Amino acid sequence: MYVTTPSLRSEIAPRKSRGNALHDHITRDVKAGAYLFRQHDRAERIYKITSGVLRLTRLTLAGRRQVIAFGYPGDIIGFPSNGTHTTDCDVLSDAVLASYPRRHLEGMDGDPELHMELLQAALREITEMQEHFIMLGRKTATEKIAAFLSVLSKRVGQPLGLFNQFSLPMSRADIADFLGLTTETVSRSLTQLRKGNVISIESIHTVIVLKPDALQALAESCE
Amino acid sequence: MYVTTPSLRSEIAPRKSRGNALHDHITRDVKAGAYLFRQHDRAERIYKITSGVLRLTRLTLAGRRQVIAFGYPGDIIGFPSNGTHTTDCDVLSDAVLASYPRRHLEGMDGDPELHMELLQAALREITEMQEHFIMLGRKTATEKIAAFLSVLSKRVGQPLGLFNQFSLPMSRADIADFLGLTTETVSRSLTQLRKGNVISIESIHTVIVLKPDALQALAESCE
DNA sequence: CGGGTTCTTGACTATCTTCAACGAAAGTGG
DNA sequence: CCACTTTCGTTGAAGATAGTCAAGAACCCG
Repeated sequence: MYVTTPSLRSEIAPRKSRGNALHDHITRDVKAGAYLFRQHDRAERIYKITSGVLRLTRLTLAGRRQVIAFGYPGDIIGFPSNGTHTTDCDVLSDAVLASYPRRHLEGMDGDPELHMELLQAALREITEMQEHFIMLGRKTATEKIAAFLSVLSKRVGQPLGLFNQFSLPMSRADIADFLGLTTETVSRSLTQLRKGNVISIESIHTVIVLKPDALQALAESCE
Repeated sequence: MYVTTPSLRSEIAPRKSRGNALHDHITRDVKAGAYLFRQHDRAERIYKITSGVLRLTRLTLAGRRQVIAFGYPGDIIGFPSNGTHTTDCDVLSDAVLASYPRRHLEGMDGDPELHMELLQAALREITEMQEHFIMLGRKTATEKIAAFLSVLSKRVGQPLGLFNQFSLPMSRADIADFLGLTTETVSRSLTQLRKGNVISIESIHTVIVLKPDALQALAESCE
């Protein structure tokens, strides 16, 4: 997941696949903390997230860690470059994944339908990354945080009375490394939103959106 | 072009295409200032840049402009999302382009070889965007500028005695909108590099790298 | 319960942005 | 071709924002 306005997401509901290669997948349960793959690993498979949250990171030459994206249900991750993975990927909260052999994306010998689906996912990925650039481009810390929370709220939030609740399985440091901030600034921005009664922090990893419009307005003020 | 360490770029030298669909292209000359396509346009074709420099931008809801990328020779641009272009694209310096119908990327009825080439270009695009995230993630203004110049120097620089020279066809505002800075900060950072004798600014749109190692060191200090 | 990690908050500093002015370059029309 | 106008780039000063350093609080895990 990039911080984007939710875009048209191709429907990847389970299909009544009758003998087609959408059956050529392996379902996998992974526990929090496990690594799915690492940067420079040979990319054997592409993953579609059924449930759970994953984290895609890259280590920089200077040893800094950049969080590239968070993987949420519906996301397809693990697009290879020159046959290898370009990020580390580990599990933030227990996940269920479907995986497909890479040749369905890159080869012509796989299932055409699956090939097209993976290709479209790759193209959508490009669009979403572009939108994330806009986010990183220029925004105050609080605007970035507001945009981040707003997207999460829309994408994975659950109604809670009149409000909307969702969990934040990643650490403050993860959010910081994702948005180009420091943990302190993330913390301060959350506090600011909380003191403005825009959100409530139920527990460290659970947020309730009290004023979705205000959150959205903050998110868009520079978007 | 994103600000990335130059990666393995698939060879797209002109081929002795004998009747294959690499011939199914249109070569086009475009003048500086012309628009190749605009956001939300129906994406009919994918473009491969032969020469010249293009600019890919997006307008945000708040009216701000984000420069998504600069297109340099060898780059493939115009990847569609849901059949439409996701950015504006205009020409910074007169360019020659080859263009291919979209179906070669997205359809199964086009030329398989071209299909694979465009697909690989899309996957490479994802990797390069990830590397650009690292750039935007956390770096001082001067580090961003140093990284930007360093990549350009390696990619399009021409030897000039012991040094390396290249043109900077985009405005300071373009660089600012690309790196998430203001024009003033871009200007100040360039001045700083110039006063440190790392670069020389031959004319406003021409840079000479005097100390490539120092430039690289600055670029990597947070990368 | 205890120890280590994560999160929050405070004080201070560095950096970038903003506002403003000026100079240089480029485009326009006579 | 030159004068005029406009845009673009540089520089300065002041203010705002985020980073750094440090300490304490909350949380998690065994």
